[in-house]
Amino acid sequence: MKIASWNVNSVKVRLPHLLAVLEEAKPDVLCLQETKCLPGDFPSLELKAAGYHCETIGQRSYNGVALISKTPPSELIQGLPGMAGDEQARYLEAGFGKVRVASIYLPNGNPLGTDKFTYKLAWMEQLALRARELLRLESPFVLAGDYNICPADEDVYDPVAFRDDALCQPESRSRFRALMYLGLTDAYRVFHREPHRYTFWDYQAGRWHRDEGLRIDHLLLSPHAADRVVACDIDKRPRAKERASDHTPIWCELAV
DNA sequence: ATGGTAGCCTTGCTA
Repeated sequence: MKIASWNVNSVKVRLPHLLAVLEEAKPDVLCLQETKCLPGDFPSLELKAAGYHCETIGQRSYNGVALISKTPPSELIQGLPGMAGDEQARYLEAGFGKVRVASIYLPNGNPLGTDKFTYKLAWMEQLALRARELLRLESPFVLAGDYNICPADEDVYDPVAFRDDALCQPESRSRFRALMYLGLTDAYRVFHREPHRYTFWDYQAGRWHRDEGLRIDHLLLSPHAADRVVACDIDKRPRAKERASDHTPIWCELAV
């Protein structure tokens, strides 16, 4: 079972690239973030023609997440449990066979010292609570998405330049570690130990061409999922295209 | 060198 995650930065603009990724990578489940699209405007018909089912929550201009899958999901959860009154579309979770998958668009949190950063930390606390609930089921799950967290300095092209960025703050990183310490596994680091491997390159200042990026998109595996992971990698090809998203897909293969 | 680029329905905000 192949599970992938991709922040598309507008699903409407990225539809041709999205269809190409489905055709070439053939994921069983693809988690999307920053769809920037109301559910009624989501290109479900085009994806259905490509053989995929869609679940999505979204809003105009900002946020929005989706689960694109070969088979329809079960037990869909819309919105992060515990974040009552949160109007931002950032969490979608469902079951696909024996594996539960969440598409996560964690708040960016910039700039520091504002309610945006407080919101990010509060959101991470609730995500950890949700992970604890899921762990009690003792079955495989994958928390996939744009975490807006560089776990370590080796995940940043210029750690000094990002010292005051919400993606690299000690408070952000400690909450990410708290999530990991529940027993989750960073799928990418099971197979790749080398530093400076990225999933995001800013549109500005030629960051892509200089390979100056950030590793902020992660696939976190439950223990039962980690037992079955046989491969994980970042697919840089979509980022190299014309009119690309600033993120590129990350995927893993579970032997289930 | 406090800009630069991309997307949205906005003339600024978010990333």
